[in-house]
This record gives sequence, structure tokens and C-alpha cells, in this order.
Amino acid sequence: MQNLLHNLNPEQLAAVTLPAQSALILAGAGSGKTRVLTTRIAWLIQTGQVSPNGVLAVTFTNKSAKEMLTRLSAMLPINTRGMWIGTFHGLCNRLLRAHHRDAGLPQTFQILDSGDQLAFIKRLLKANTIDDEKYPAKTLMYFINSAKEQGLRAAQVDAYDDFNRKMVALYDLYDLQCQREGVVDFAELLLRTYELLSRNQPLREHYQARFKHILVDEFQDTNDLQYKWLKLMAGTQGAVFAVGDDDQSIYAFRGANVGNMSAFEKEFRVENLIKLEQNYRSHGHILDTANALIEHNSKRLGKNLRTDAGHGELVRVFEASSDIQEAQWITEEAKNLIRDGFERSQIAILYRSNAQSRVIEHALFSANVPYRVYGGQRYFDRAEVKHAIAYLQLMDNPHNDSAFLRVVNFPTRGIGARSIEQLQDAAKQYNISLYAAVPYVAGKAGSSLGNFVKLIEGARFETQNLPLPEMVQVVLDLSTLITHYQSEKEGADRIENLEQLVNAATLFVSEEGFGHDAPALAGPASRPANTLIANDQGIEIIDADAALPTVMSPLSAFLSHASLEAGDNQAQVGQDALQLMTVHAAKGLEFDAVFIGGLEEGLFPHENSSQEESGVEEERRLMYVAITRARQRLYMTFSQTRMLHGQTRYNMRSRFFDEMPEESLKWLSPKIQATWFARPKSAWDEAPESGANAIAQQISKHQTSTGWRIGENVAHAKFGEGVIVNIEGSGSNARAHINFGKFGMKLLDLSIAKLEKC
DNA sequence: TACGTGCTTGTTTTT
DNA sequence: CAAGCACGTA
Repeated sequence: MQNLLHNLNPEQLAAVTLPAQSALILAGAGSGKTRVLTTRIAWLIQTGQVSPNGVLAVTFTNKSAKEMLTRLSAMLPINTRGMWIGTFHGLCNRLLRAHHRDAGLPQTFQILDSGDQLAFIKRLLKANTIDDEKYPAKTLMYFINSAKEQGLRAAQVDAYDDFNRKMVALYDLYDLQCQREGVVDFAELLLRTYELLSRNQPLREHYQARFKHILVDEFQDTNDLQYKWLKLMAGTQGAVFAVGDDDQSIYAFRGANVGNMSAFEKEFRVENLIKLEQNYRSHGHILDTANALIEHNSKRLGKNLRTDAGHGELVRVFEASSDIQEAQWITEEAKNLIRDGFERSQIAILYRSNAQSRVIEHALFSANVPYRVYGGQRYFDRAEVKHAIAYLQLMDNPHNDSAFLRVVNFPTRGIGARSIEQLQDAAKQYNISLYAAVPYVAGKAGSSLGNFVKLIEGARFETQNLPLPEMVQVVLDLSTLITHYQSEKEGADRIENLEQLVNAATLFVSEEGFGHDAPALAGPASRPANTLIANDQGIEIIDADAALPTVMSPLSAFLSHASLEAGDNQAQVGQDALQLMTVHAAKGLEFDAVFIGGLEEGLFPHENSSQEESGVEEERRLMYVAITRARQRLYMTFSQTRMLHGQTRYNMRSRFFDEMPEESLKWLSPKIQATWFARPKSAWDEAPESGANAIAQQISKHQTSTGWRIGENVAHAKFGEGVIVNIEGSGSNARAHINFGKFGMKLLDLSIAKLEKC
């Protein structure tokens, strides 16, 4: 124990050793949050306050769940495999598999990822001949997901107008169809579990009694349903140890509710609110900058990071004339850093939106600087992999219409749109799945469809006693997917990805503890004995014991894994290359040197978020996250012109610059560069792109006729500082489109409006 | 059924 | 600008 607790600072120690009551830990960026969480679990177990299976630890990402397990096994000599540490979704999946009958689901229910869900909804709309102009699939998907995330079924949603009534009706239809096919979406995993435990008292009490200690990571990111879920799990006796940082809540746009933190404080009668404010990551000026910025948010629980690391270097600010120049400057500066001994993988370039990466990539590529872009396509999202998965899905649950439609004619086997239509009619008539409707289709179409069914049945029969990896191999062969891609000119990568699936299955089997002798399609009878709990009503409860093999077959488990963990999208982690990613993707990471690009009004803060104050506050938190990624050096850049959606935009520098302490910033370029375009052409040496020159020439034409020029900074009595974006007309009729940042775009008459140059 | 063309539409994203 | 998609033609 001495070992466990040593090296903790007083606040961390206090948090780790809190009594068994609910507690809220406000953990600032870089304050050792994960360490506190894992040490707390280890301490509870080591001091005998709880057994490993009495702990429930919830995270948002598979990555942090894995991280927690790794750290924990390093601290304690226990087998962590059986422990209930995982994502909300992963844990719910496990519960629903074990209690599928009580939850009203088939044992082999399958999980729709967001892509599947969208396709599913499109299909639903088409089948019901709904005008998708009026009711777009994406809107409906958002509607359904946010309803579920609030814990609401269609019948409970308040529909106040015709549009909403229609959405509610479609939501209801959607749920029915999911049920028919035996599929659940992400939100459904949580809602189903929540409903199961709400209605099933013995089950609820069983788990409440089991989980004495519930620990939640990134609590600020919980949505309403997750909060209710936690409340239900905890019951009256469970102690919830919630760790979070309200200043790093950046997912409100997808339903996260920071308000859960203060709600938690009240509803769980938190007596212990501990703030971890000692930062072990960033140097002083960086931290001061972050602190000053976040001070501008009104709704905060209040917290200020401090460091012992000393002031360190000033935060460098650079104003570029164009996005291209910005990228080139970042590239040059990164090269200097590497020359000075920074590791490439310790340098990050962060941006608000993915579209910004292109220009930067171009500059890096031209300069031969290796880089890695995070957030690309994930392994299980690739079309060829999805196809292979669909075959496996059909073998495990043939009623999954999405899987059926994906591969019924892929590779092509003469089943065209007409045959599918016939099949869909039959399925609709008898209210059954497409697969089950095959026998009802007559003629040639019927026989090709019948052959497809035989293919699936054959694959199922042939693989029923095989271990998972061999099963995957057989499916790849029988489906002729590989043969198909062999005849395609650019199929080599795809074939490699498909062959990779066998490896993925092998890895999965060994990691999740499915022995090689485990039956491929384990039915209830063939499963190892589970903990049986008798209750008053005489209902038998099979405890969803932590190890996956006890609650589902290797195939079902592997398919869940494919949906819940789409795989790495951060190809070759740790490779010696610059790290490019969005600020969102950077959350939780840290680097020696960080560049934050595109700090302009409209981009960061993003224009779509600037309408409401709460939107700007979230952007500010996002900026706070970005700043606090840096250990010793931080750069912030912005540009006077930027190419977006094929047209040049003139943005003002971000308001965030006015919210950061002047004394911590070092402007590498003049703060207000009065007239970069008025300079003689020779000044353009640094901007070799001829496009920029063309823009400058175009701009200067206007100057003579109106006395104002595009791109000029102006000040207005009411709207403050702005940038002239366009000028129309000439002489006394001239009017200008001016971007006033937070006041938006205005069209002003140049002879009337009192504008000042600035 | 495969491919080409023209049109729309652009934040952030884990599970 | 450029990617993704719906639609039309060979």
C-alpha cells in the first residue's frame, strides 16, 4: 500500500483514500486524473473494502478502458480480465447478452454503428415511401438518437407540431423494425439496459448489491441517459466516484450535459468535492494563457491550474497572410523544432476542422516532413471489411436485413433491383425478414435468392465446430469476396484488409479469452455454468459475469467488437512523424510542442457555434483543451485570408486573443499588420503561391475607386472591428460587405457608415 | 451492371 | 475546392 500511495500529492491522496461515499473529483487538464482513478480502484481492493468484481468502472472510449486495465494490472497482482471495466456501451452489451430474454432481445442481437443506422433509416423511409426531402434521414437519425439519449421512447416524446408528430411516428416505426431484425443502435444499448433494470427489480437489486463502488471517467461528457443509468446502478447504497473537468466538456453538441456535474453533487449528496489543480504537464505561460481564457466562461464550477514547472517560454503567436503561408510557416517552424532536438511524434498540429488539414499536409509533404493524420477511416469501416462482416452477421442472425442487402448481390450473383423489390414486398406482406421471405419469391429470382440462402446456411453448417479465425477464413472463401477483388484493378489493398480480418479474429480470441476449444456457436446449454441467483419470484438470474465467453458465442462477441470498437484510426501510433489532428481528437493527449492553427473568427470559434453564448463557451473550452495539450512550447496562428468551400474568406483574428494575457504572448508578426497587400510586390517573396498574388492585385483595384479595399481592417462605432470582405458599386454608391466577427456580416453604405481605418 | 456526369454540400465525433 | 451521391446512359 505504501507503494500504491506514494508519490501522490495531498489532493490526489485525499481523493484516492476517500471513504465509501459518492464523491466528485474536479480534475484539471494534466492533473493526474487517470492515475487517481486507477489508484483508487487498486486501493479499494488492496485494503479489502471491495473485491475486484464489486467494482464497476465506466469510461467513454475503449482506449481509456484499456489504459485503466493496463495500469491496474501493473499495480495489483490480480487478473483484471474478469473485472467490470469498460465503456458504457461495452458494459451494456455484456448485460444485454446475459439477460437477453428479459430484455426482449434475441441472443444474437447485433449492433448498428452510425453508418449502419443511417442506411437503416434510409431504407425505412424508402420502404414507407416517405419524402426524404421533407424528412431527411439524417434529421430523423438525430431525432431518434437524442430522444433515446434523454431516455425517451416514441410514446414519451412530446410532439407539438405536425413535423414532430411525423418524426415520432417514424421513431416508433424504426424501433419496431429494429426489433424485427434483431438489431440495436448505440443509444439503444443504453436505453434497453436502463429499461431492463428499471422494470426488473430482482435484477436491479442484484447488480446494485454487487457494485458497491462505481467509478466514472470523463464525467462531464455523460448525457442524460448515462446519468440516469448511473443513478439506477448505484441505487441508494452504491458509492459513485465521478472524475471530470467541466472546463473540458466539448461534446455538448452530441448530447453531453455538463449540468450532470452539479446535478450529481446535489442528488448524490456529495460531501467530498476535491479539486485537482496541480498540473504536471505544462509550463507557466501556457497554463496562465489557458487559465485566463477559460475565466471568460460564465458557467464554471471554478478551478485554476497551477504548476511548479516555472514560467517557461512565452506562447508564440503568428499572423499569416494566407492559409498557405500559415501552413508553410508552421512547416518551417516544425523543422526548426526537429533540428533543435524535438521528437517528431512530440509535435502536434491541431485545428478546429478537418478541412484545414489539407493545406498543412500539402506544405509538409512538399517539405518532406513526415506526418500522420489522425481520424481517417477505421478498419472495421472499410467497405470490404463491412462486406465480410455482413456474411458473418447473416450466419449469426439471418434476420438482419441490413447485412442481407449489403451482400445479397455482392459479389454479383444476378440478384438485381427487381428481385429485391419482389422480396421486399413478400417480407412486408408477411411481416418477416428478407431472409425469411426468400421462399415466398417464385421464379428465377426465387432460385437465385434461394442459392444465396443456401450459401449462408452452408457456411453456417461448415463452420459450426470451427474456432473463430478458421470460421472467418471459410467465410472469406465461400463468399468469393477475395476472388472478386482479385479481378479488380485496385483490389490488392482490399484483399490485404480482408486477410487481416483473420488476424483480427485470432487476436480477439486470445485477448478476450475464448479458448480454442470453445464451440463456435455456443448455445445456452453448452456454456459454462454461470452464477445462478434464486430470488423471491423464483426467477433464475444468470449473472452477466464479466468474461465474455460466459455470455456470448465467439462469433457474436467478435461482431459486437467490430461494431463497438471500429479499430484504430490512428495508423501507426508512435511513429516518428508529426501528429495532425482536430482539437477534439487531441483531448487526453499531450505533446512537447503544439501548433494551433486557424485562430480566426468564424473558424475558431466556429461560426455555427457563435449564435448562442453556450456555443461560444463550448468553443472556448475547446480552445482551453487545445492550449493545455502543450508541455513546453505552444504556437497559435491565424491568417488574413483563407480558402474555404472554393472561395477566399477574410476573417478577423479570433476573439480568444483578446482573452489571453498579453504578458504570456509573444507576437512573432506585427499585431496589426496594417497593409500587407499594399506593400510592393517584392514583399511577396514569402508567399510563393501565385494565387495569393492574383488576389492581392484584384484587391488593390478597388482601392483607388472607393478609398477602401477588400481585406482592410475597419472599426465601426456599434459593431467594433471588422474586415471588408467585398465591395460593390463605386464612388458614392459603393457598399461594402464587412465581417464584424461576432456581429456577423453587414452590408454598409461606404458613404454613410462612419468607418475608421484601423 | 458498370461507369460517367452533374449536383449538392460542407464543425467537432465515441460508441 | 473536392467528396460523396443520385441519376442517367452504354
